[in-house]
Amino acid sequence: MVKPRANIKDVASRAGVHPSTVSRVLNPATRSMVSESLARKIIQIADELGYQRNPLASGLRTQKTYTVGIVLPDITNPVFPPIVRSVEHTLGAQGYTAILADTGSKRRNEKDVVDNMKARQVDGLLIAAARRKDPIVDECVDQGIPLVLVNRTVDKHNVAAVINDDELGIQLALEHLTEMGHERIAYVGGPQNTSTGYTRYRTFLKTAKKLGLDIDRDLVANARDYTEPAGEATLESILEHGKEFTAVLTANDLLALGCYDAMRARGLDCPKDISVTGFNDMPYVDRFAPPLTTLHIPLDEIGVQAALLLLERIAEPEAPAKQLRLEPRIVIRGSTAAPAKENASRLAS
Amino acid sequence: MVKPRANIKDVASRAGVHPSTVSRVLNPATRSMVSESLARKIIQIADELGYQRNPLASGLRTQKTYTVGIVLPDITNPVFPPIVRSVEHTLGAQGYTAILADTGSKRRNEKDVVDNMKARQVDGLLIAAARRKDPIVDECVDQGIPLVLVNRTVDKHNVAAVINDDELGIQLALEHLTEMGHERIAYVGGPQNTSTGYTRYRTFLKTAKKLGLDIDRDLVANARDYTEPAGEATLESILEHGKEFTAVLTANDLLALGCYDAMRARGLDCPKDISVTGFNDMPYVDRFAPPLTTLHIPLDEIGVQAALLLLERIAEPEAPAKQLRLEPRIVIRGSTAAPAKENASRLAS
DNA sequence: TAATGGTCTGCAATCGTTTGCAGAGAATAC
DNA sequence: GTATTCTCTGCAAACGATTGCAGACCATTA
Repeated sequence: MVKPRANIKDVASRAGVHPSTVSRVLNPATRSMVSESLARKIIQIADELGYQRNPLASGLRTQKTYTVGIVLPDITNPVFPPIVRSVEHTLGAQGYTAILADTGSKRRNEKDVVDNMKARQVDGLLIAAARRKDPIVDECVDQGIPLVLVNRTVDKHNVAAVINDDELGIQLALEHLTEMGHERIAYVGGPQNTSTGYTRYRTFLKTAKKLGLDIDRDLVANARDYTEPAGEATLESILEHGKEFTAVLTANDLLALGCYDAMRARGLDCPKDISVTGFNDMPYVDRFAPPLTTLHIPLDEIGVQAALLLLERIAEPEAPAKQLRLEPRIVIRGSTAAPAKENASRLAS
Repeated sequence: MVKPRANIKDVASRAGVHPSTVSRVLNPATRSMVSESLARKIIQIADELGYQRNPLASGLRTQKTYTVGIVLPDITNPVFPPIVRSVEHTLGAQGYTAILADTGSKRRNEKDVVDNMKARQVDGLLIAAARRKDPIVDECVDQGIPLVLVNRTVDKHNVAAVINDDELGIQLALEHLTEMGHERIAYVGGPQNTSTGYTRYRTFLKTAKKLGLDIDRDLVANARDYTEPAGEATLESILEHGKEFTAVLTANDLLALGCYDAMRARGLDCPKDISVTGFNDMPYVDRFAPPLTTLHIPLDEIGVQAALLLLERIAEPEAPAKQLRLEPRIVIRGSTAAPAKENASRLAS
């Protein structure tokens, strides 16, 4: 019932030394201060007693908790679990423990959550829920809290981040569609207050112009969230204009799934009537009906890199902020095909 | 750069009182000890200074950290994110913070992870990675650490848990298949060292007998893990026997997906050649090709209940351990159909 | 022999809260 | 007017570690 966890005093008295000596032995940095033989004896006694340092006490004294916070907008978005896993593993290997918070994309929660983590004296923060202008991020930067952004970044360039090359991704997707012969291409984008939503949108317009496509503004819309219902509603609103198009490029796999739904509701077939592309290649999209053509990004790798970058920043908080940009590659699956000759008729229903 | 977070002494000196008075005011339980007017003044000053209690110091003194540990076997298994989310939310509403650990189903890691959490003085533990005989769970129970098992339980009945009614689930699935006319039904089960794997397997055999099916042992096998590759390998091993069957009942959605893969590799069609059922109704299985017939379990609800149960146990660690058993319901989709007349020929390839 | 230096360990303060105990002062009872 | 009770606040000792400083001890050197 009671748990008399051994503390440093127990070890010390058992070894006939002062607690401070035990502390020095158990601390790699000060280990060399005490004689080899005594150190060995103390270590032996320590694990006989099953002694484990009390992180609370230690953290209180040293201001270092070996804890990092992970802030996610929505853990049920399948992109995040692989990232979280690899972050947790690589951090864990260095003795860090992860505190997790899912904000549900609510500003209010984000503030509370980050404040709570700061109060708990996390050594660093990993934020996957950043907005382009993000006062919470700014505050962390001001306070000098080691910080790494994942997936999304902020407009300012003063903060470390691991993101993907959104411009390249959109270019690849658009080129794929045009190479298949598509000319009238719709776009379902993400929220413009996120860096991904914004960059992908700008890049779509820019690349379309460069490829000589004429973009009908009625075929372009941005969803409120990166969710399936938002994707569905957005494509629906595009369809309502009754304009022809043979493909829709989306900024995110979940939005693409929402497009599937909107099309199904209208009896449209993918890819026969409309081709669809996604972004992220989140787990299982290769099994969908139809399997989704999308941009693959290395989720595990993102997690590992983000964790390593955070460790770097914890070690050297004043170093200039690095940004890592990983290259997506296109994965062509069943949701894209060459446009049918006469599909326009079905659309104008 | 520096962050001079206000501490209790700052508040006290600003208010002209002793820190202990401030502590009493900020602590709901002792709040009534100090006069109303002084209390109000102190509170006012506290939030002027943006004072937040230091959880490390407080936890050190009180042995209460308002932290709980969540131990998962594999966060990339889509059943878990919804559970984690609802756990995190309902715990968060009570002021608790979640520490997350993904063990990758490795015994070694589990021990380390739980030890680490104990060292961090978590107020409670939520374990989704339990095995039927689980020394780690036993140890926690012995030490009186508030504990709730999720999804899987242990053979002993002395520990709180939120699980589903596995027997009911398997019965529903098997009845569904027999009602459609299937008679030769294979079974791809889960690891027998988990309560789910074991119970589902026993129930399959028992129910099959009750329904008067004759079970060919060559059509029954248990996978090593709850993963797609394990499911694929297991169904493959069954197919190798060359025996006829028209349906395969699996113990888990991921195993079912593995079965899809094994079938695809042999050119078999689901459901035309073989019907498949899953278990869990994890997110997105309704979008697969074909959409998976499976047993729906209320993932969000599981998370909420588990969190509430854990809070109960934290409040009253000595109370008898409750087990909550939620009822699954069958969701019939495209992966099951009546058996074809002559599919036997294709199997015997 | 005394002085110097180096190596090792102990002392005590500290991190920020909480809480049992005691005492000051006011209010009530006699 | 004194005794008794209450209400409120302060004191100081924890909780379990870390670390600057000092001193003990031994060896080396002049």
